[in-house]
Amino acid sequence: MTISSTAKASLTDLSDVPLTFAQVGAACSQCNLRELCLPGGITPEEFARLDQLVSARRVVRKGDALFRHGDEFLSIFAIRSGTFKTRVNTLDGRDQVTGFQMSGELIGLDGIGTGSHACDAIALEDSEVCIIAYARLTELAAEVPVLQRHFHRLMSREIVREHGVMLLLGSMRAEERLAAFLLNLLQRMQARGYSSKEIVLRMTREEIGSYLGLKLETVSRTLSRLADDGLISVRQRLVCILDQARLRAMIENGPHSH
Amino acid sequence: MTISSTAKASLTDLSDVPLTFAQVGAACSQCNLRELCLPGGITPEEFARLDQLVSARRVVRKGDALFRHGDEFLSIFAIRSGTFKTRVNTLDGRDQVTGFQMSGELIGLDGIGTGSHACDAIALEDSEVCIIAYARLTELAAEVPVLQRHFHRLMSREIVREHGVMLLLGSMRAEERLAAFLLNLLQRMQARGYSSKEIVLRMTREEIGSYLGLKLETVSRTLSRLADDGLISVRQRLVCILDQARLRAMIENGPHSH
DNA sequence: CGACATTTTGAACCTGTTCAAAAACAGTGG
DNA sequence: CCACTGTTTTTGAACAGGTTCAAAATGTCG
Repeated sequence: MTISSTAKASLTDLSDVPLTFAQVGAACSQCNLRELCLPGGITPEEFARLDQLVSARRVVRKGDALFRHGDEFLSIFAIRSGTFKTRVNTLDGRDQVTGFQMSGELIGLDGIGTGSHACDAIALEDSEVCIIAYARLTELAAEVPVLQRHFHRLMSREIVREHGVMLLLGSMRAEERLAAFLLNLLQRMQARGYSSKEIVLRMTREEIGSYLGLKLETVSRTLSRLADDGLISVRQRLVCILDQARLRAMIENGPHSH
Repeated sequence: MTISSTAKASLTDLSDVPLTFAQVGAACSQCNLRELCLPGGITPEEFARLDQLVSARRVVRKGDALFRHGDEFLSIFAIRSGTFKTRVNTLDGRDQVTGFQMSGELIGLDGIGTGSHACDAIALEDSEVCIIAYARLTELAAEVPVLQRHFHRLMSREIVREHGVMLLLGSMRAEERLAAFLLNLLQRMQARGYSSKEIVLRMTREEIGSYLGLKLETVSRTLSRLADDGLISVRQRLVCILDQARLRAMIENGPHSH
């Protein structure tokens, strides 16, 4: 369904063949997502070098994997358009969504540790990513200190983000988890210029549930309850944040106050 | 109680005054934990430069903080002896233990992202850490590629470790969480040469519970049940792994099979 | 030894799960 | 454009695992 028009326009058929940098023609310095991917306050000279970071692009169709658990790690990916989920899965049927990533965010950092990816990255809608060869990244980082710092910061933030998820999974009740989830999505949408209070969920209730440590029925029921209480409105994948303050209070006032 | 004799011996009173490298006298190249902290397969020349990494050491007494949420980030710490917990906490009383760290492991990576620490690191017993100034680390990493790679690997592994915790918190039952927790501790003890099946828990039931997303009573009850079933024996903080295979099966055979 | 913290255990309770069925929706092909 | 099939979502009712509150037992440290 909802097809990212950028992705659709840039190529029609050859989903799996990465486009080279030359073919694509556009550089990071032109990208309107650059303040999300690249360090701030860099000189024009540094800018020119950083343009060499992205070697190619790749389109990933809805439902397809950008990479899978066990795949050799060669590159990190910056999302140009679309949405992904990452998930870990075990031999037995267990799996856990570890995050949802949107444009301007990086995927693939998990692979550095062992040289092969530790999770799956699946496109939730037709998407396009910039391919950043890790070998190239390390070369450039050694020469451009600001890039090195920036990359460290990104990894560190991912660690801190996961701390937040652990807090959520370890200490919040279903209502609070959903509130935190929705507020987080809203904040990230707003950081991308979508200032409205509307969120279009790109993932199913089951995927939300996996991420939040809840069953899909609980997600559905809890959303309904939040809607009954006038905090949000829900019509299928479209969620409106009606009372942001009260949603926030819900997670800031702690486990009490039901 | 149980005092790490190394820590006790190396100084007696000046807990908070870091010892400089010169005072300490011992370098990474002499440290028996080096294969845990440093990259493998490095040349003697590289070795010499990496010895400059640790600028000083510091003793942290049981219960004291190595750093706290909000503290300025300047250094990463390598644990030389002892055990720490890291925890995030919110304005309301919520807190969540995000990990337990033992000798040879790094703490403080969370601070790189924002320049100030995002969690507390508390010593669970008298401990000693090596102080690695981040500024120095970045300098050296830019010059010594193998160090840069190694550092990236460490951060990436931390991300992957947290994925595992998310899986645990999001999809496992109490018994499985405890089994996974104990097996993880055992494996890390064994990697440090403690080949016995005995584990001395350095943390309280409440801290275990916080880490595993359970109440302390549930931790206690679940340990008792595992003991009744003959999988482990529990005497206070001393846990013996009696049937490692069955413990492992418990988490590998998935949510079925109660 | 005595004060305090930690751990164990019990019983009632509650939140979220499970199983089940209906409703809403999306994509396909006539 | 509409009927048809399969997927996603909602809602209900019974159930279960973990929590809560409480008290006793065990350990720890000065």
